[in-house]
Amino acid sequence: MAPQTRRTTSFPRVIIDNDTDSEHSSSEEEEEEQVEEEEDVAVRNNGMEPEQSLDPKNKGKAPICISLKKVCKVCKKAGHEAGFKGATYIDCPMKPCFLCKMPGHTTMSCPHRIATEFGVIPASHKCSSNQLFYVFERQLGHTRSQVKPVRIIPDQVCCAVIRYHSRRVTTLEFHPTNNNILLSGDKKGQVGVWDFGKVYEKIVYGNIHSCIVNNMRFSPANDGTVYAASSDGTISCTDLETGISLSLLNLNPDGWQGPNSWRMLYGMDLNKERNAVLVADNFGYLYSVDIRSNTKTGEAILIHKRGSKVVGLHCNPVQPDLLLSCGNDHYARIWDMRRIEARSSLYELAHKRVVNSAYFSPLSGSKIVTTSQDNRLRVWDSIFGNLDSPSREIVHSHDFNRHLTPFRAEWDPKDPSESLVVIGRYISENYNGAALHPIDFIDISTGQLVAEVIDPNITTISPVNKLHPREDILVTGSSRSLFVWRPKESESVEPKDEGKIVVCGKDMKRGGGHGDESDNSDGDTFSSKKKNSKGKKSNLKSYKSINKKVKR
DNA sequence: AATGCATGCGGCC
DNA sequence: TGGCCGCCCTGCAT
Repeated sequence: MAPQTRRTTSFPRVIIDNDTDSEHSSSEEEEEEQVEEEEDVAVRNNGMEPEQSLDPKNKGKAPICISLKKVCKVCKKAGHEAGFKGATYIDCPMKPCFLCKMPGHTTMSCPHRIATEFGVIPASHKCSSNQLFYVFERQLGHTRSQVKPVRIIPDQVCCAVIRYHSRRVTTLEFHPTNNNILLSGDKKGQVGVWDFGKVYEKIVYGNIHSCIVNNMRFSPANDGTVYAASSDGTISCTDLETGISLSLLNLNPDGWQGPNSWRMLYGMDLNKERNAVLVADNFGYLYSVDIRSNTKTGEAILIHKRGSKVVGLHCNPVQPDLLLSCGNDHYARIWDMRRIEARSSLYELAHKRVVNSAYFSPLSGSKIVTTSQDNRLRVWDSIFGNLDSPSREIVHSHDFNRHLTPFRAEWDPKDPSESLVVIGRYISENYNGAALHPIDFIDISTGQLVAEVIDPNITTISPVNKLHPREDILVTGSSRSLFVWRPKESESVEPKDEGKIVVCGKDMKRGGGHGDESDNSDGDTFSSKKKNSKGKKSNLKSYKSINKKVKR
């Protein structure tokens, strides 16, 4: 097509702004070659002839000028570039630091990245000595150890289910008594039950929820029963053996009436003493359901800003009537369930942005760690101390884009000193040429990064992580796959199943129970002990190397 | 390989 | 207050 033809069309005039070392334009042929060669061609407006902008079909837009400058993808300005150079991401210097959000530097030179104690901001004042504190210390202080144990970090993938779910994993939960059973929920509403000790033993229930499973908890009375809260607005109660499920609460009995009325359930926890399931919705309300009668108790209570999502609920492990909530209104709040009503919170813990999670410490229940979208973990060393400001803020990359499950820092339930948390990292790091997203173990008493765990085969971001309540095991939900990590020397996998990777087919709707090695019904299965069949090519690349890695 | 899409949240008007 | 626009490291399907 001749250039003249293009200029007579109604499209904005296209001008090639050749910004090579020489200021002069080259011939049109050369320009076209350069257009093909250039990777980054920016389109920007510049002031042009008035008759162009008067053209009604241009709708007042100035003609488009195609610049051949190397242009920043982030701020669209010339002179620098942002984006991946190999496996290293170069920040745009015009934007605040992607890690700590402060202007004046980039992630690479961020003081929080360089600091030995990875990004700790000390509290402006520390005052943790009121009367309650001393009473607490005398009564409960012994439940946590002041001596930090030797950290055993599960840092080797020992088995995995690739593409187990049909959508990304959103929540994980360990079985309360059976050490090898892992529950997983996904964005589509499916609930998976996986015996990772036997690797092939897996079931996916697809009819419990119709969209995101946000939280799951085992029944304290019966460990074959699990409760789940979902964005479909229901709490389910499922028998894991049969998959038979009943709905304890349905906030959308009239079905879909548009996005303004559709209620979704996010935060959920159990209050054992009250035999209650507590859930909170996307409009700021808390609900309580009695699990003996399966009926709602009382009215919904507004616990966060009206219309804002409550994403997390946690009952204190020592005093279950103490409830911790967090939400999109930038607050975490502590409540007393014995006298809870709107605006009656005991404390409000302010954050700069959305709070993804807030948890009491697992043993003494006296510490709090929160994860906020401002890329900071906040630590309160004692709920009996001064809660006006956190004891520590730890800068850590976990602000997510809209398509990821929110990151949550989770305690190590086995750590007697209550100082170790695990959380996935959003920002990628260059590991010998591969851009990987590690899973971080952080000592919240110092802010120190204790370990960063990676596997070259996990190239996706891993926002969902959980540490085993009794064993040195980490499980990770990364995209649609699940990974089990153990410490390097651990031999606790059944020998015949060691290092097995199960790959589920993408068309899997419901897991077949006992996938032995010849069972291909819901996807190919592979292990390090047998040769790979010539299965699906796209999967092959990733699990081949996993197999190589786990073969020891 | 390139493209499109799903759809949360902050900021701006 | 509400609607609309835009988004820096997605993941997956086509």
